[in-house]
Amino acid sequence: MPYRGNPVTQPFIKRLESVISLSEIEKEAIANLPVRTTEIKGDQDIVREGDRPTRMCFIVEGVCCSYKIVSESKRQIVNFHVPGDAPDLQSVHLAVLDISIATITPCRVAFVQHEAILQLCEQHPNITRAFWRHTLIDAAIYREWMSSIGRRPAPVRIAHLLCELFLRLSALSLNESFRIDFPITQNEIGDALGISTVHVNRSLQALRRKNLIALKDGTLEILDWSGLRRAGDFSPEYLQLRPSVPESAVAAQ
Amino acid sequence: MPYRGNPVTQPFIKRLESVISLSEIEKEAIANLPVRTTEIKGDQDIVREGDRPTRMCFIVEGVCCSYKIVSESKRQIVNFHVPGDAPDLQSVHLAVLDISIATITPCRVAFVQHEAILQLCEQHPNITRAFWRHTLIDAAIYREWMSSIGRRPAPVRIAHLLCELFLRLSALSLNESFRIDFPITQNEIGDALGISTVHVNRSLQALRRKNLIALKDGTLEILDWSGLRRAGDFSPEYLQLRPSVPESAVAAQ
DNA sequence: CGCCTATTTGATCTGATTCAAACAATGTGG
DNA sequence: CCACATTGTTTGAATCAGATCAAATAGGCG
Repeated sequence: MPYRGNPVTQPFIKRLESVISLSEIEKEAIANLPVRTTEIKGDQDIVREGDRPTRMCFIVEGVCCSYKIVSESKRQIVNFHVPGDAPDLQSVHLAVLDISIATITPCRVAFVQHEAILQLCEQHPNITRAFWRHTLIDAAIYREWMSSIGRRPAPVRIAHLLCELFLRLSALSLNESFRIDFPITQNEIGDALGISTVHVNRSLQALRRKNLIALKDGTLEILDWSGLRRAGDFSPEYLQLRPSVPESAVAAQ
Repeated sequence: MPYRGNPVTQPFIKRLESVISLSEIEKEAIANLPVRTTEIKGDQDIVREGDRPTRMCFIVEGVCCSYKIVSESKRQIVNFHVPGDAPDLQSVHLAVLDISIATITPCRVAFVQHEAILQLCEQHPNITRAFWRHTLIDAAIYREWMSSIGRRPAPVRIAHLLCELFLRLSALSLNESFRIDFPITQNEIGDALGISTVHVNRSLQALRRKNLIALKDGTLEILDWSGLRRAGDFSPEYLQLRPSVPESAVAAQ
């Protein structure tokens, strides 16, 4: 059975292919990883800060985030994760987790023992390279987030995040519309950007008033992509998207 | 000539050994890398955002930072670098640099062609693993910085950064004192933490008033390590320090 | 229908910015 | 070795972006 036949590993392979090109043999090796799939409800921790996991996971379906708890009450979301992402890839090489990972929507998650990943890497140096590059891209995203949180005013920050999430979420679907499912709450946006929920709400209203977006009932529509980009001081290079995502959206000035 | 004989690569090797253990053969291979060393004055860009370098660098002597320019005027420092660090390791796998790297003090910097690094990785899978792990640790540091910038009030942020920098800087020197050279200006602290210089100044005064630190004329003295840790909500795990740094400082409650 | 969660609104307060100017330290050339 | 320039630190005052508190409204769903 060819690797395409494994619907569990398929998003993960697609994601890695957006990082580096893979041979058929390499894809097959990934597809044959011994995985264990689970359904998880929304708003549930998958792993917790301080854990010493023996396996890593990747997301098959749904949206998650990773976060840290700061001063025992505030939460900082450090990343959102979509199908194909491996949010705790780091655990393969770092013994103790420094983040918790939680589902936002109900998710299907696949687990793989570290053992199996390490073997895979040993047998396929190009896959190691893919993982390393994946980590490098994550780091670039973190740098951009730091810049946003540290130096951009709240409304700009929000526009910037919406741009990023639009690209990352729409890369998954087949159609090229400017309307996507958007399951992230205003509270979560605030936790990701270091802004209070109230202020997120008011800033979103400003973006709506400028006719840049429509956001309602879990659906985000980009009414004016280039306007939103300008409002968010956004340029997508840091995401290192290879041409498999809506060209139009990435290229459009 | 044994690898110790190469004073240029020595800090880099020491740094990698803090990431993963290396065999004599591996260390020798690194020591034999074809490098090109340069002296660079303080406050000088080494590489710039947007560059497509064909070589990477590591720091032999001095302190640098990497930064991004946000909205064409504000600066976000995303990391500080000390001898042994490879601030643009990423360039080996990501074509376009998303950060600029600048010296803070005058520096001695060594350059290595990507070519040579890639060869090294091919021949020594364990070195690839070291680089990957290095990148993972950097990412963990970024996550901690994001949490700080996003969720901690300015005085806490500053105390936190001082703790981190103290550990990273004192890991280099031989003696285990609580007094270190500290060449970073208040303006740079502000750019790293997303705070105005004026506010950095006032927050530092608060830390002095509490008898936690003495900072003057480029020298930082930690007067009360556990107090500063508490003030900065700091725990060092995210730095993934292996026991080669002042045990006392890391362990001390 | 009633519960729960998410969004919205209003009012008030404050941490942090900005602007402007003084002061201190370091280094440079005459 | 001192005058001067430069860079970093400190102080004060005015202002503002964003937080906090509190309560109302609106959706979704068992």
